[in-house]
Amino acid sequence: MTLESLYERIRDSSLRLTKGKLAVLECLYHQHASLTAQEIFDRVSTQSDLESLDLVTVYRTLEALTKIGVVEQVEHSVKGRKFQIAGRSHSHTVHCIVCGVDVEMKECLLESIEQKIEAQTGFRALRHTVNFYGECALCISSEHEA
Amino acid sequence: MTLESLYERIRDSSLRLTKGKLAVLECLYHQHASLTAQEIFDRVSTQSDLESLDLVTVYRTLEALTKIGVVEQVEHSVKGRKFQIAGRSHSHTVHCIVCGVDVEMKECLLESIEQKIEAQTGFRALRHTVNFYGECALCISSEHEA
DNA sequence: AATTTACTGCAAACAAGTTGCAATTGCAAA
DNA sequence: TTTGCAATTGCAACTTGTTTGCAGTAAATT
Ligand SMILES: [Mn+2]
Ligand SMILES: [Mn+2]
Ligand SMILES: [Zn+2]
Ligand SMILES: [Zn+2]
Repeated sequence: MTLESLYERIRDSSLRLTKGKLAVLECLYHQHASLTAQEIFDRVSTQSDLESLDLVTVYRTLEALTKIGVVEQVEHSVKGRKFQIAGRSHSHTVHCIVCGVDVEMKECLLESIEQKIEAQTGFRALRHTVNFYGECALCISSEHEA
Repeated sequence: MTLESLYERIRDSSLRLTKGKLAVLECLYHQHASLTAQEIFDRVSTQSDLESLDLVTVYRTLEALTKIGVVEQVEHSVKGRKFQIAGRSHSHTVHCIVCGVDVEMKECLLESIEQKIEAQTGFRALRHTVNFYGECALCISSEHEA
């Protein structure tokens, strides 16, 4: 999925391709993981050549882009709402409740479950957000030392 | 898991078995699903014989009970943070993004994935929260009518 | 009963996200 | 290219959910 194809989808909607949208979109596109609105705001504010883009505008931009399906939202149990380019292949992280590290998994692993849900409930076009918690290998071993 | 056994775990901790804790705990215990702090507050306020229990106290009680592992928290993508008795067998719901209905699954289905995560990352004692979204069977069929 | 320490209510502070409004700007038709 | 309008913006104010400070109250333990 190219950045240009995302611009196209914006032009095809009633949305306008403004500097703000370009900055937010580019920021998310070049980011592999998801970001909070605040994180996007911070990056756009410093990295971009834009003098300033209000945090409110970032929220409104993300909402508009979500509405046309270019962006999607996930809930991170610690960081709250996060945003990412929609439809990309994804995986999930495991969060250590002791040291706070987030470890990324190789792949999503939930597709098979979604198939069962479709069969069991008749739901279609399923999506999901997941949070896994536990104690990471490092924290387990330092526990034994103490 | 009996209610009395939960009281015991509270007595064994540094916590005190107050009217407030009893009310919150009983409310959660007799509830099969999870509840938001506000929902717990509402139920305790009306149902219980307690004249009043401040919402702040409900939050502090839930935090304390979470800390000793009697209560656990899950993120509902629509309703926000919810609370439930920890360690009960559980399942998950699928949320229809069209009509908003929540359909309960028969079982959790994620244990097998947690085993893979343990093997892949060395994490232990995994827990999870999940949100599944899609379009429910009813909304799909009414779409065809229109 | 006296002591200790957790708990409570109330007010205030916070954080994330939303809304109203007037001024600005993208875009496309003329 | 100019014009007109709907989309967009910044700013301030607001809402909702949650947390904190503090002074008084109430469990447990002796
Ligand atoms: Mn996934
Ligand atoms: Mn589960
Ligand atoms: Zn760790
Ligand atoms: Zn539905």
